Amino acid sequence: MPELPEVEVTRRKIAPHLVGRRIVEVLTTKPSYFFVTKPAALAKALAGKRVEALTRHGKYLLAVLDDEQRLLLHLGMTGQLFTAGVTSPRLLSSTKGGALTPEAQAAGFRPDKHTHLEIRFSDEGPTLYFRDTRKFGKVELLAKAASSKRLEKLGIDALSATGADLYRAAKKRRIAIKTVLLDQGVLAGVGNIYADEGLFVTGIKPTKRADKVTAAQCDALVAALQKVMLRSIETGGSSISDYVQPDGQDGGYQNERRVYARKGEPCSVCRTTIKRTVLATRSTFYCPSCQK
DNA sequence: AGACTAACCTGAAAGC
DNA sequence: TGCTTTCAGGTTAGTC
Repeated sequence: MPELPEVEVTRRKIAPHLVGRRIVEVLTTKPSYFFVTKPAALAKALAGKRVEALTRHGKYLLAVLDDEQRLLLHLGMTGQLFTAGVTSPRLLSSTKGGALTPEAQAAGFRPDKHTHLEIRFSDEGPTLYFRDTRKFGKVELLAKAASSKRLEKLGIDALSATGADLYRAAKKRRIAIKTVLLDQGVLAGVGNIYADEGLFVTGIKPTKRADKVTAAQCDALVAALQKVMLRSIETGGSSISDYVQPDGQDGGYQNERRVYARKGEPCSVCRTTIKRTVLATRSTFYCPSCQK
């Protein structure tokens, strides 16, 4: 679910609770697809390490440890990072499905069956939790100086990219421009919502062949993607289905999106009905009149 | 190499 | 009410 803006909001809110603290204990659920590094190895390697920094590249978070190992985190579709004591009706009700008693509200979040990673620290501060309902997320420990196949495949971070970066990739592809935007090897961090939003702002149809998109259009597209994503970060990201910020609050960008998940609604510019189609097996929303 | 599909999971919402 | 189908902010292994 989370794209670059949601991951960046998560990074900014989690970093103060993580950086500078020493890990004492790591609890996990049983081995699964979610754990690239096996839970037992993870727990053993992390114990006693201090976290030096929390960085982001595309949709990946990287916790840098004091022994130069790095913990790679990906939120997948439903991943959430937050700290103990967080209280929010949405987060709490999602863990039990019922009405909130005052006692539950006061107690805050408790790890549930979807909480796969719990990191405890040597100080009195809160425990860090990684919860992920669908387990499409990833946890991988990268040894000192080891390269990571996942990171190496990424293109330039979408917020640092230029139109030329996109044009270089687009001009040799005979597929839909939206599919190129979703390719993490081109602009890392762009996902389904922001691809649709950026294309709408630029007036380009998602199905337009990538090699037919001009250099000037690529410039405009990258600028639009960056403007939209920076605004989303400012407002706390998009809370459309599962996403909540690490402090339990909903983001605000879902209220500003122009086309994503607005099938049947009038276009904000020309009032034409927004259409939904499927592209690269993903839902795609666009205005048939504004986007050519 | 580039282009597509199926698969990894769980749960909410829509459809009948 | 209840059973079935559809859908979901992602990535990757496998096939042509």
